[in-house]
Amino acid sequence: MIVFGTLFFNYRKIYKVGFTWNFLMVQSSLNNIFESFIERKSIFQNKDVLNLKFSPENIPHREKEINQIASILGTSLRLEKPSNIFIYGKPGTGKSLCASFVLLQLNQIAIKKSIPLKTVFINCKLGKIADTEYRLLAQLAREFGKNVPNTGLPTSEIYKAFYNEADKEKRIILIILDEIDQLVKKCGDEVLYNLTRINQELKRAEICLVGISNDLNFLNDLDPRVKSSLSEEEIFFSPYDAIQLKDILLERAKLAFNESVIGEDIISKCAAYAAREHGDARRALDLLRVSAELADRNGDAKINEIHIDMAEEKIEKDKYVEIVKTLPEQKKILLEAGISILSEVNRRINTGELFNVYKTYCIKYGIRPLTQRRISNMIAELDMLGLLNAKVTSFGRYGRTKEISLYIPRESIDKINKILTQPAEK
DNA sequence: CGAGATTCATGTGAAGTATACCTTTAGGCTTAA
DNA sequence: AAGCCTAAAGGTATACTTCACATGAATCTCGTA
Repeated sequence: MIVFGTLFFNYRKIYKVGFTWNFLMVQSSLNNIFESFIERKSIFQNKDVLNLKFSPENIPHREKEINQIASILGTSLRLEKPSNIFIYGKPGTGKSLCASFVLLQLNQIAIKKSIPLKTVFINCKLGKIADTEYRLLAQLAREFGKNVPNTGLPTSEIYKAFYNEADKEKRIILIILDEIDQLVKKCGDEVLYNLTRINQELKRAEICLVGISNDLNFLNDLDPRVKSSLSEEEIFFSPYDAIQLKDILLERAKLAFNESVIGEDIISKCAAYAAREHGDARRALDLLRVSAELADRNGDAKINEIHIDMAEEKIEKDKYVEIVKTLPEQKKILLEAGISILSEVNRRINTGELFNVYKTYCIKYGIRPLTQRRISNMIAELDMLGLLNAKVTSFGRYGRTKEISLYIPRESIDKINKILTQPAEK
């Protein structure tokens, strides 16, 4: 208790000093910047519309899919358990958006007519709250208002907690598991098996599962029992083409910008850029948002082609920066080591080399290095994140190793290095 | 010359360990009768 | 004596380590033509 108190006191002192210093330094120049912002009319009407989290009222070119989902889940309004659904398709094809859209509508009707319906949307993405069996169940239990600890309890206990909360009253429960493939890749399909089976044990409530996956082959690796029960219905989302993307962007642009800020030709170009890859609407929206931000910051009244080109470049650079920022410390050091030798020697390196360099970096920062075994796994994880490219290759007589090369483009390296060295020095 | 054995350097799975955190429980302290 | 607080005990998940065996093609070995 006493130790904690003093620590806290010190922290406050440091914080206070730092704050006043910064404030004095920055104050005068800030005033000018702020004033220019007030004078100039913003090109945005409602910037949130371009945010990925925003859910529009209109979802163009997905009417068919939405109707499909809705007609399957609709039975829940008659208190009949809907079929489980498995939704799959490439990233940025609107899977999550459509699912949560239908969920929202269902919820509204359910509330209006006081139908006992509970909906839960959980993202199982790695590094998020629900990427293990325990964490998924804990999150579910929390959704039902039961406060459970992050660790310490047996998984069966959490399972029971969720089960009890869910079964409290007669109702239909819709659980949407986004990026379900990542969860299964990390800890197997046992969770899903349990969840699909839980219905037989529930007395009052009934659970319906909706799995969303980016991985098209995900179902094949599943336990056949889970596979058949999870995919009672399957819905495939095909990528958008350039024309569809344009419609989506037009829809959003109408809401996001003030009038005559952006021309239709510019939007077409945005759509064309994004369609070039694989019809990723997320990317198209990002492109539009970033170019608008650039234009706004530049003081330009209109968005033009140059902004889009700049945005394209910036996104390409920042894509990696964002990922790197959220990396745990050990992985940052590993990545820093990787970047340093890979930019020094112009060839692919192997696990042993990288591990040695990594160790020297650990010593430099005074951090205990992890074992090679763990590093091997981490390299694979960085590969999954698209930061490194690690391919297992055999050199016959000369052993077998991962051939590692950098996935990050040269231009982003500087930016990433800044992030990498910063926290490690503390 | 070619089939099969060998080899290397690491991949990979499983079991074990350390850490952080949770609940339960027992003992001590406080409070009120 | 009842109620509350605290610390220890007993238990778990997670991240990591240790151990042991698996991999896979270049190279070596040796029998055969």
